[in-house]
Amino acid sequence: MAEHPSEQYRPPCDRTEPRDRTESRDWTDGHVDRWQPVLPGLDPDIEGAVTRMSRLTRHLGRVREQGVADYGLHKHEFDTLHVLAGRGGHAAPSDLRADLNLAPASVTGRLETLERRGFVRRTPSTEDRRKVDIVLTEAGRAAWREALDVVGREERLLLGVLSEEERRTLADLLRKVMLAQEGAGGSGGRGQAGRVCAQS
Amino acid sequence: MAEHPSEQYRPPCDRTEPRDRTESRDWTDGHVDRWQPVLPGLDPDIEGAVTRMSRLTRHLGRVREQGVADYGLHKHEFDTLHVLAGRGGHAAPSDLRADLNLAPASVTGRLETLERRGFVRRTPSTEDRRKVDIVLTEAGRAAWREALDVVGREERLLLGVLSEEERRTLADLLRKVMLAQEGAGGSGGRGQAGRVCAQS
DNA sequence: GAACGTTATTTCGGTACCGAAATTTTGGCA
DNA sequence: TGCCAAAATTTCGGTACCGAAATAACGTTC
Repeated sequence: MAEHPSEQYRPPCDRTEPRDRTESRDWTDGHVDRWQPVLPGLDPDIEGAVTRMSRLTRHLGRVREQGVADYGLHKHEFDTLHVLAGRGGHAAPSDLRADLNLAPASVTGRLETLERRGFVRRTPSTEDRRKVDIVLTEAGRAAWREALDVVGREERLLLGVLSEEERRTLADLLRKVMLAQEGAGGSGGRGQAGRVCAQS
Repeated sequence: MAEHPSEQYRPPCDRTEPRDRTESRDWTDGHVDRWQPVLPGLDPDIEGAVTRMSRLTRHLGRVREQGVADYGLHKHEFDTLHVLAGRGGHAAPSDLRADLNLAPASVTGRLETLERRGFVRRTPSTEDRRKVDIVLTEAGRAAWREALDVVGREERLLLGVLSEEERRTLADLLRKVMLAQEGAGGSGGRGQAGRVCAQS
């Protein structure tokens, strides 16, 4: 479960034991407590970890949306430019489809608006006439570069509360989980290929 | 940055050093490597942690969508029922708005279809005639209950590769991060209240 | 007790996305 | 050469969502 979407509800919280040393409790602790009576089988650490990752990801998404707005971009526009920049400034729509994990139709839509705004150019490929070359224009690269700092800043700010070693531990634990997920050709999700989702 | 959306692209990976003991490398390691030359300032652990959380959350969202489909539900329908169930089976639309972090208009839309399917009932509140009482019907509760197991299973499966202690460490580290985020009335994101986002 | 700011919900207009089908081009393979 | 499955992209129809404005009811203040 993991609360999925949610952000600010703060319900009655009738706890009893202190749970964890001197550390204080975050929203998720309360969340887990509330569900405990309804679903007794719940492991607080699993549920807690999943919930926090979800909320954190959500938070960062929001920050990106907001921070990037100051430069006249939307989150998805920025994401698209970002991927394009990461590929050296040019790619095929199918590359973007894969990197952004979108339906092909959505890529067309994104490119439509980006091209209108002059951030990318679309030229038919010479070598394979089915393909299209997407190139990042100077304006596009500039917009990306400007917005980039804002986006990275929050990540550093957020993870900065951990020590260097703690960050490393966190990254390592998560890698372990990911390796299992990537290895198991998708225990629950039909391979790991690109269907579904959005919402960034 | 953190790769945001993405899932399956596996690009040329010209690495050099082995990075991490005997552990093998996941998708994210490659991702970080690819970005290193473009953005030299990048901290691999920060970027790695953020990216992995994003991908993991995404994966679980997909699993939920897929698993829950076997019971004739969509992810957002399940999420809505889930929140409703967590509140004992009845709530006001504004409660759902808060828990699900949606725009008010979206709640109306969700309730529309859920009511059509007979999973919730909408009755005008007696005490405050502005309000509406949303109640989970028996059919709704049944659908939720059935889908619930599938959803929890993948979380246990995924996090199960960690030892009990590792899970605890993970949850604790994440709590530390969340506490900072929750405390700092939203360093980058205008309070922590409900604007924006979607995409699960 | 009438005017007014506030709260709860819905309606409206518009965007992004998805799945499926269509279109064009390619690369075998007989 | 001629046919055909596969690949790259776009078009089409439909859904979920959002922001802003509308509607309705509350509560408070003068």
